[in-house]
Amino acid sequence: MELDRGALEGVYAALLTHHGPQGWWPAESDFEVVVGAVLIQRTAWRNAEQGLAALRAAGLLTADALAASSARRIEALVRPAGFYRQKAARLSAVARWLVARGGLARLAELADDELEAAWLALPGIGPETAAVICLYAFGRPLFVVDAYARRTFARLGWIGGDEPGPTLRRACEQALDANAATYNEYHALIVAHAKTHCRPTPRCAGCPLLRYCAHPAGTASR
DNA sequence: TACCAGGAGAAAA
DNA sequence: TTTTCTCATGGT
Repeated sequence: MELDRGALEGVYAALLTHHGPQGWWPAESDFEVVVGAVLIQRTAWRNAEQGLAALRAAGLLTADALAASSARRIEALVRPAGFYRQKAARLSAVARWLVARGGLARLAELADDELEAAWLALPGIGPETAAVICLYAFGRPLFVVDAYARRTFARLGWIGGDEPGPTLRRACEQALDANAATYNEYHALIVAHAKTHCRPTPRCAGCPLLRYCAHPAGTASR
């Protein structure tokens, strides 16, 4: 599949004008980005944030502290984020792996592909989570394709919506320059936009992306 | 009560 | 290879 460079750049500009810079990722450290990327899996940010706040209050937002903590304790703290047993196990595994690997700084020595592959090899770290970590914690140019991006592009009529994530990501990265700062802002803007516009209604009145919509008169499906 | 919200992995078809 | 199911909470 192929995406139009001009349209992608136009949507980016329109979103930036409309919503302003988002300053993502909302975290106080790179390790917190990693933890947040796991906690956000299949839940709303509000719930993930509660888990993050609990871990912070418990002093567990460092790899060393989290690796040394018991699974039970982590489970109790991240419970508001849902799937708490899975997420606690994943966070524990990630923390222990990071300690063994010498921390985030040592991982930063890896090339983009190696870094992504390293994260993907971990249990519970799939394509989206790995992309978020590589982009927001390491500043690597990986375009994040998540449910919001898929929905946004589908509503614009650019894609069907059921394309495999890697296919959609490749299309975005082929159409855009490999620029981590742009990818960072683009994903954040898509999330901001999806939360304020283009809800599942017949028409997206006032939507800044109307001119890029392939549907007649801005009518959007889904 | 039912559905939805920024996934991933295992099992089944 | 693709589809289905499971994991769980909180808000609407």
